[in-house]
Amino acid sequence: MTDIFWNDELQRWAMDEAPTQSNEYSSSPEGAASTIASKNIVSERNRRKNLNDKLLELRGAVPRISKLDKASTIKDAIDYIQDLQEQERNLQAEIMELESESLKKDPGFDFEEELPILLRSKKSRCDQIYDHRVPMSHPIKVHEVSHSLELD
Amino acid sequence: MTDIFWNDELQRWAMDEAPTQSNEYSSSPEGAASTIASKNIVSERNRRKNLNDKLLELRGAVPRISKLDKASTIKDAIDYIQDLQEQERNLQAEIMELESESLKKDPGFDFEEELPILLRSKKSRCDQIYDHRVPMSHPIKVHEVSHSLELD
DNA sequence: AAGCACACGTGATGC
DNA sequence: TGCATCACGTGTGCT
Repeated sequence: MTDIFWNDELQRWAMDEAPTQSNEYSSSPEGAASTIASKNIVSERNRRKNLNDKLLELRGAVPRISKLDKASTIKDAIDYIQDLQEQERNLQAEIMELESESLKKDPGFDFEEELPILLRSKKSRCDQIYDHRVPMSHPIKVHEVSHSLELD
Repeated sequence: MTDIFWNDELQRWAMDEAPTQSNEYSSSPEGAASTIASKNIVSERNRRKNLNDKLLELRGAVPRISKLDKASTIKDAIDYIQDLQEQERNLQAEIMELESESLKKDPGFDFEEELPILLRSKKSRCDQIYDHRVPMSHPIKVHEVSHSLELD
């Protein structure tokens, strides 16, 4: 029962792995149809594989994982991003505070020359690439979006 | 041509929306089969919808978007997370620097009392929830993972 | 046993 | 035109 299925599957695998190249559009119209169908199948497989790998990568970038399914992976990533953004705001506020504090005690203090060049330049570079001082009220919860993108 | 397809689709919609409830397992075995099939279909739809919404939310949390397809969405999220992590490391290093600088000039300075309580406590809370001082060498590229999770 | 999460092939659509 | 992306229904496995 499952044998024919298995044979079919293995045949597809072999066909996919080795393009054989003998006869594209093997002279019969049905052959053409099945050929384009096969191409579609392979493309889809690659697309799915790529998506899965990306998701695994994303999971690798997020330290705290709740569950192992796709939805949770994305959810955890969202929460993590939000926490990182909040953390960054806090750290920046803290830096402002420290700088002003230091300035109060020692007016005319130049911070740009104080810190190691590497740190400063790196930070500046990031800020230029994109300015992620996120807007205070962050529109994370998107209830209705322009329905241009829908996912599988 | 597409008319029959549309009729079929609308029929399914109606069937899904209104369970009709008249006869579960409508006495015929084929009816039972089609019923469980329908349940499967609806579950799948909900699952897909949920996943798409999550992905849109993720896109909403990421400021810089390259393209509008699923793979790019995830990719952008990964890059963004890594940038945020690097940024956080830099900011923290900067704070350390500033604190030690301030300490040099004024030994016995208590930072815990200096900053507004709100900022300090918030930051501490985040650090408790999870300690994301990421390990210096970060294992983003996962080549071989326990193959328990694969995505659609 | 019943529900959930998944991978797959397929047809449609857009560039 | 072909190629890429998508949503869908279906079968399978795990719990």
